[in-house]
Amino acid sequence: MVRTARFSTEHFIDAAIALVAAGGPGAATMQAVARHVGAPTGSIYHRFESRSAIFAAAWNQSYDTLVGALAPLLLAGRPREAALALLPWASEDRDRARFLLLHEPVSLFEDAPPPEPLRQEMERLESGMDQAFRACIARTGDGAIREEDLARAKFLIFDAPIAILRPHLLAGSAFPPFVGQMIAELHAGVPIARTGRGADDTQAA
Amino acid sequence: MVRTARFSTEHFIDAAIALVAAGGPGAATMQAVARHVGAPTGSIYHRFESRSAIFAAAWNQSYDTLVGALAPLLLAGRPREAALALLPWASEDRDRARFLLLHEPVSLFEDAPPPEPLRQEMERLESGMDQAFRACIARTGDGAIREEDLARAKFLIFDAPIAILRPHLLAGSAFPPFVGQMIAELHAGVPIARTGRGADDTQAA
DNA sequence: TTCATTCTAGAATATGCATTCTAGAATGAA
DNA sequence: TTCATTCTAGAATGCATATTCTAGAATGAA
Repeated sequence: MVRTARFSTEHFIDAAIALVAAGGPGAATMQAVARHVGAPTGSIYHRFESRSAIFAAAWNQSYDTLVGALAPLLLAGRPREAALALLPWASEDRDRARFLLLHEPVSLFEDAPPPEPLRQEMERLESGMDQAFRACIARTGDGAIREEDLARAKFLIFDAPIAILRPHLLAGSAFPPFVGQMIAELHAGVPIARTGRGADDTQAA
Repeated sequence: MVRTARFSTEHFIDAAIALVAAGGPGAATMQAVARHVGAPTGSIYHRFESRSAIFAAAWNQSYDTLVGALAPLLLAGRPREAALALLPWASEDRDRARFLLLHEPVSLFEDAPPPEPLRQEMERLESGMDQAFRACIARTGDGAIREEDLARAKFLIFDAPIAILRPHLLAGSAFPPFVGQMIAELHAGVPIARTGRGADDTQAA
């Protein structure tokens, strides 16, 4: 090759994740990212075509680890274990968890949309997670998938556990033992699929 | 008084809420707020000393309606009804719900902190909500309040129902009937207080 | 060696936007 | 009427920051 690079894409991505985790998307300016890495601002543009591109790459890398932690358990038909797997995943890298779970993607990309290949990768990852959820409830249910059942599963396995973790992510404090208990209790008390057990008690119209 | 004003604080607050609801905090620039109202940008500064001040005023106004909807039920020891009250509250004004529930306050105030009186009002409102939660679990429990019990209550009554509503707020679609059922089922399956009695919570007795 | 390539380094540019400023108009009180 | 006050109206200012540009250095191939 030619001249050896001092700053890699990984360096910039890690810096962006750390800065967003610490101070929100607005804190991750190009100058801040460069300063965090010790590089001149211009060097970032040898790796990423825009600020959106860094965020998209960071998001993809982070979300990919999340899919890696949850999807196998979902595909194996183990929703409770998938929900509980969020805990070690979030403990493993707090910056990554804060980056991914504490900010709506819209606030990362409101200036400009990410470049096309990265956007497609985002869609691919989200679609993969969606497929895993569908596979999971197809196992426990009767095969047909209603939107309601998918929404239930996503809530019980993903959104609710995250809501349990969020206060501690926001505070930057360690997860107390009861967060795992709450997730377990949630899954003990509320069935993933309404069909299959005698749990239908709530009715409106 | 003197010259009659054409543009009121309410106009600017409503515009800010609508713009944040539609495009996130970054979309609510001072020029955008002014344009939305039909006022010159300078006129905003006769009502608010800064952009943070508009956001803080909008947040306080919105959160106040939320406290008004939930606190009485919490103080009356009706956690399940409080959780269900989020549904009509969010349906009543979608922009307000999106403004308040879809964005971390940190992203509203990352440029500058809100002016002191507004910041104090924010604290007062949040503290009021906190007190209502404490009062609620003090009723159902044995009087002593552990942090764990408070976290459970906030999750079951507030964060979990919001997590159920969020996908539909994000999509801008109407709430399907099953969201209310999911909230009810959650409260039927998971008790607010681990100590105390069996699962039955509200004044059904 | 020479050269194209791919970097570092950091200055320069351009743009968007919060905030301030200037000018003048409406209003009620004295 | 005159005047202080509180607005409208919108231009001007200044700053932060994303992006581009200039200059030069390292590297491997020819």
